[in-house]
Amino acid sequence: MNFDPLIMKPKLTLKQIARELDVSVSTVSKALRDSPEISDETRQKIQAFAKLYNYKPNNIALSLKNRRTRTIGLVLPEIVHDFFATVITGVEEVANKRGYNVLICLSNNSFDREVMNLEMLANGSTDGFILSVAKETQQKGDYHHLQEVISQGMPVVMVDRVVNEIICDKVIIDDSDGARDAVQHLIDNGCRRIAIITTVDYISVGKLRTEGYLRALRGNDVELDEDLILKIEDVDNSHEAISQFLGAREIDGVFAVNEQFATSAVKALLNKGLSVPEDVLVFSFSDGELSRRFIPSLSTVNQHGADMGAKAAELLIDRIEKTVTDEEYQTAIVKTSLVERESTQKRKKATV
Amino acid sequence: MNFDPLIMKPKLTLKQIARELDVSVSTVSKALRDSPEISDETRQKIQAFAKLYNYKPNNIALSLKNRRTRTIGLVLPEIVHDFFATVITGVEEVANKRGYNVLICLSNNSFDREVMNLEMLANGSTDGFILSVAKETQQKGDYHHLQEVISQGMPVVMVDRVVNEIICDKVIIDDSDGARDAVQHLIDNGCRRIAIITTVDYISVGKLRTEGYLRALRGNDVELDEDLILKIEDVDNSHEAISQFLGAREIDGVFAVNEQFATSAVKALLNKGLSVPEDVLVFSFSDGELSRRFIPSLSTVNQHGADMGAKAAELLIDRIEKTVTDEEYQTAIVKTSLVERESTQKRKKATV
DNA sequence: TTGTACGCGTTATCAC
DNA sequence: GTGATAACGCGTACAA
Repeated sequence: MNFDPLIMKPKLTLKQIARELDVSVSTVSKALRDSPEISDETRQKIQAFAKLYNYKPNNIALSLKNRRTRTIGLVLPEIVHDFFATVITGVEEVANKRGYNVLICLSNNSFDREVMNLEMLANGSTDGFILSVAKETQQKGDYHHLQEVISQGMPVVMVDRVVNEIICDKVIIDDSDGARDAVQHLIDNGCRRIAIITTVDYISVGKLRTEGYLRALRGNDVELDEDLILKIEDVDNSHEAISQFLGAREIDGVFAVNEQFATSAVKALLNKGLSVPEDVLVFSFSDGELSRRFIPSLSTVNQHGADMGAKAAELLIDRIEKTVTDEEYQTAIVKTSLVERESTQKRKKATV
Repeated sequence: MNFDPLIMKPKLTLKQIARELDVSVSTVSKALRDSPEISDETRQKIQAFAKLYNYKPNNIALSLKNRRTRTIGLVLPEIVHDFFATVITGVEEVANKRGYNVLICLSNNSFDREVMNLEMLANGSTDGFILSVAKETQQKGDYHHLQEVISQGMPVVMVDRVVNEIICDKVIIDDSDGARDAVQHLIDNGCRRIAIITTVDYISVGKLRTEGYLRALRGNDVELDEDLILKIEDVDNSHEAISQFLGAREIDGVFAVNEQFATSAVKALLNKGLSVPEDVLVFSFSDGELSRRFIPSLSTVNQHGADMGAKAAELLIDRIEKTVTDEEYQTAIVKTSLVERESTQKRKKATV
């Protein structure tokens, strides 16, 4: 046992300070908040004591009293994708700037986990939350848990993987336009037989990116060959599927809807004896470390994840603090931008 | 305005249920907790009502009453590294399994942010936290904020980037051994002039990995050439430094302490006209998506981030729940393992 | 200038 | 079997 305050000083409460200095709790409270009601002498005595023992008000008590936690929730399907990691960064930055904590929950793309996450967050732990819907949830199409918390008056902002049926603030990117621009870029650089490696259609963003691909082909009178469309169901074992797919087809361009698919594609093309970008141009989606550092570095559609996260946090906190005068729900669209790198810059073939 | 409960049902409290059913608050509380004191009739009536309107107890009130939040904090220096992302996954999984939420704060490697984060987490929001120290904090060597919260009785577990001066539970990997094994592997495969690309020494893990490199050289009577050691200060602009360094030296092996350095090294070697692994073998540290998908895929020392996070969460929650009978603080060492990939598998040179 | 009383939502204890 | 009361820590309206 050691009572030396430098060694062991348990958390202080107002009550303890009051007892120690022989005043009432409310006097301490007022003194610490610089109330003019309290005499200079008392105030200074109390403040000095509080500082010495490093008094900090208890957040939980404040939350209960004020009926607000100054905490926002963030529910993500996964995190080992650079994209979601950057979303966290954006959310966290804005939240902290505006005095909020961020409570992160991972659904691991599981519907049940997502339901549990929402229940937790809605039980008073947070003032509202940001959600990117789990894959399984999009597949099931069951959104009652979302409807539930929203009907309880909890502000919700959906980001990236959104659900049209649910009415709330949303932050998305122009997936379709971004994809169209990328494919347009391939066409402009001479590609005519462009394969797309995408996800199954129930993933909202995969579907939209496929649409963009189709639009680009149509807009340039490039013939659509259904055989050049690969829709991946199982992302974890996608490499083999991509390898077979590309091995059996004559193409001069690839558009992949994420970095994983793009790198698999490059590898498959190399194995086939082709060069990127000399023989085949490759465009990726979702700008992360992988695209930047890959050899050849990958041209990508930048999703600006941090911007999306930041925007989502702004929308949410505005909603929480009711500074949104207009009651209408917003759908903010963050513009993508193309980042051109080596994988689409044709070098002179002869000199290689 | 719409009072249809299916459209809008604000959160219920015990008090509201009590008023609605004309009983007392304590009766409601007991009925919902299946207390035998309450008659079947009353109990069923109350439970039915609570279920219909989806009553859930308020977490904040429970936290205040029980003096425990069932929330743990996680303070990380950055997140766009696969390693820390996997740590989050591990922490989150264990925490959820044991009924805890995870509050994530990013220090962005800033000392000030870290201090703020700790203050927030220590003000009642969490029952304890896991911390990986910010770069700037290690540089300053100022740990009073950590000492502070620990002396308040808040359980703390440090992970990966730990501080020896602070006494608490820790989870680290055998950085030095992992590095030694990697370099040993290079030596076993014929390398004699092995460069190391590492961080400045105030980063604890960088220093340890450098030690492992030195031990491997000594253990094999490979001459140490100080000129083959590159210590990076500014990670963001490391590529240029690495390029110059490798460009000017004759080497047959590279050991890099992270994926970023390793990929920069490969690129620099290619630019120099060398092949990996034909001319130079490259071993990396920290097994992430980048290493797996890079071409050539990179041999790495796997840090098992998810395991480290899981272990840290176990230690922390044990400490919180006082199931640790032994009062001694533990330092758990998660073993690294070598993952051998293309970057160190010498193919027959002639056939290339 | 200081202290008392109340309420945030919950549960435990005790009285009826 | 049910209800009133106190307590968790805080802030504030109001009373002294």
